[in-house]
Amino acid sequence: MEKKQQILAAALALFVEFGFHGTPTAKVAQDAGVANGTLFHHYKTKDELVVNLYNSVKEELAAYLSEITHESDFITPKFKNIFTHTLYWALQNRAKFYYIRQFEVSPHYAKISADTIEKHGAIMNQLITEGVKKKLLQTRPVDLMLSLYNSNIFGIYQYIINSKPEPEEQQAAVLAGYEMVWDMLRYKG
Amino acid sequence: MEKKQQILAAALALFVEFGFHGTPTAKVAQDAGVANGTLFHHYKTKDELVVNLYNSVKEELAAYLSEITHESDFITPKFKNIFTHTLYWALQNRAKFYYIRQFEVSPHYAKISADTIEKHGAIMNQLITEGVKKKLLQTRPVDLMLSLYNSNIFGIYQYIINSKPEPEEQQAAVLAGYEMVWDMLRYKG
Amino acid sequence: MEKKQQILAAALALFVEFGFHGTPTAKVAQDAGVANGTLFHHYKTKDELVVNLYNSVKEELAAYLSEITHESDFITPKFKNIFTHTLYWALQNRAKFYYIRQFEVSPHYAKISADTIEKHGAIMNQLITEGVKKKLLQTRPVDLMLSLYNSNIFGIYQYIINSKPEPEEQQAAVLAGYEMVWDMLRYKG
Amino acid sequence: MEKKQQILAAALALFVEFGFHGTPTAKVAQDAGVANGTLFHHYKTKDELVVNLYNSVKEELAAYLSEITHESDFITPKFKNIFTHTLYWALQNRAKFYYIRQFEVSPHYAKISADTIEKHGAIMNQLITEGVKKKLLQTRPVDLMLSLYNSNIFGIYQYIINSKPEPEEQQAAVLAGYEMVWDMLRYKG
DNA sequence: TATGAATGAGGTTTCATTCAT
DNA sequence: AATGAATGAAACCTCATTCAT
Repeated sequence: MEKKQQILAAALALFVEFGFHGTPTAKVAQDAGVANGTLFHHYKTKDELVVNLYNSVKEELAAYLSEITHESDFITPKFKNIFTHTLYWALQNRAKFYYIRQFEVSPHYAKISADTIEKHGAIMNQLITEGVKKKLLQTRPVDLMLSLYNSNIFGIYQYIINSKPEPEEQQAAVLAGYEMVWDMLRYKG
Repeated sequence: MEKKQQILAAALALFVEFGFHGTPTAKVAQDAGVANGTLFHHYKTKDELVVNLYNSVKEELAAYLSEITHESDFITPKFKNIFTHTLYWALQNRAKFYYIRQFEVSPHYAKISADTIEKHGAIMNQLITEGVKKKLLQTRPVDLMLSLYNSNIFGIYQYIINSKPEPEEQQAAVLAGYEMVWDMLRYKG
Repeated sequence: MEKKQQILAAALALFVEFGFHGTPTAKVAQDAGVANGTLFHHYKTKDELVVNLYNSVKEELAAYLSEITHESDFITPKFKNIFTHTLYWALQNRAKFYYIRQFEVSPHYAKISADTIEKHGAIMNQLITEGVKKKLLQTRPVDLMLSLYNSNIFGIYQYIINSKPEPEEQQAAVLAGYEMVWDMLRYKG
Repeated sequence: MEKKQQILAAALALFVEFGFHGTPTAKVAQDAGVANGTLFHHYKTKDELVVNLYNSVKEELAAYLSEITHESDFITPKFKNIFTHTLYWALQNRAKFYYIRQFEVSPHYAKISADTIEKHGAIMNQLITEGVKKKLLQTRPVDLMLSLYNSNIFGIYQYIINSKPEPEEQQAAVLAGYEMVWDMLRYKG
């Protein structure tokens, strides 16, 4: 079990730095401190490793978010809570967050089943659907809102990463971003 | 000159379908109708081809945008003009637009010089800077506004692509997206 | 271990016949009875193979010479012993001896460290140094004597090879050569 | 005519530094300041260039030697004259001298006709034959004497190059070398 | 005579994967 | 479960040579 974690950790670091194809499995094994064959003992193919890593990262993020939210919370604060904590998590797990992007733009993403994708987006999907119904969010297609939500998360993250401010500045930027996005999506009479 | 264009065209189609690494240079040459060596006669490296293709696509988009705008235009309509035409161009040049994303998320992007990146973003940078100064846009960091602008372009594009509507629906979606983004960035007393 | 030896043996035969560049690594692997990748598993580079082969041949000769000599031998017979046995070895290991020349004239030779070169020449260097000190050899720079020693080995070898005499003739030629060289280097009042 | 010389000069410098196979014809052309095709206009193949360069260098050396000797000279001073001037030439034309060695050890050498080889060695061959007959040189096979003569030239050259002394030291070393070699080959009662 | 774009065979090297231990 | 030598297909790239201008 230990070794699988080492492999995932090494793969994450290398994939983020050099890309999937820029990273030989031999290098992953070496950095993980295991033998070449061991990697293939745990993951039948390189693709399987790539996909497993994505799923494990996604699940980690999902677990974190479900930890800081509760079913019973009101929609408006819940939205803020999820939005800001997603960014906090991203800033503290940059490699993992970068890997998510990298993976989702790659042809590998096609191998993720529709079910899994839907499951990953379920929380926000539900939240937005409810928000629209209760007239807390604009009356627009849910998919459009969701897509904008996601791309704004990336946009703000990108901005913060590039301008590399201090931790306090980062927090301020997250809040500023939240305000803008909320203002964009909220219901206006 | 002819052959260079053929190579770029073949590379674009293949890279978008199979990814950089999923595309052998031999296949690019073959699809371009030139000999293998010809590709390397014009581009010393596969990497050089990948980067040149990116630059050529970016320049094409920039040329298109500068064609449909005029220095003298007012900021507000100019913003709308650029925003909507960027999306129209993206929808009519999907492979090229997809390639831009693919490239910018890849490690190759690190090879693009800061100068070049700034040049590519110059038009919008200038527009937003001016808009902020004239109190037509919110008083926020220009880089944040720019980052959000870009990510929203991608978000809306993604939404339209995924929900595959008819041309008219596409146009409506573009306008809806424009309204939301403008509402997000515009000055509010 | 086995396979590394097979690769070296195949490389020697081919390099001597066709030269380094006239010999594809694929041919080396094939003649060695191993897969192409196996060669690169043991030698990261073709260059590394070329250099390793040289070192291994040089060490073999050194081992042979140290086998037939003893520290305690007197200088004069020791000189004769080494001189003649070097030639005997060369005549019985023509490919290896030819390879040494081929390598030392090639640009590859520049990659051999000064330390290694000195180590290879250590036995004769010591012997000549001592011979000069004890007034058994001429009072000339040791490096000059060493250089002449080596080139005369090659000269006599070349003569024998070209005139292809019978074994007995070869032995006579070796002794004749020895006499001339010894006469050239020995102390003369 | 000019361009052929430029090509030969560039080829010499590059072949000496990188070897025949380490030097692309394209690089030769570039360094010579001519177009790629121009090289092949003057030399049908790369091999032809390699061989022509060898012949031109050999002829240059032969011309120089015949310039400083006369048919009528006595054998003993003529021998000294040729020996020392060969070394002087070598020291002042290092690249050319190095190229001769490089070429003669390579498989290319097999392409030089026996006639040409004999012609190149004719002067010394004749001199040694005559010297043996007149009991000025030892009664040994001419080929052996010739082979030793040549290898000693290389040996002394090598020594001088490696110990890099000042010009005066070089001259002294040449003379010391001459004395040793003459002492080796001369007739002794 | 000179050019340089074009060619394509062939070379070196990489790398995911297997398998005997 | 773990190893690492062995594999061989396939990738990238080189380069001598040709040819239309």
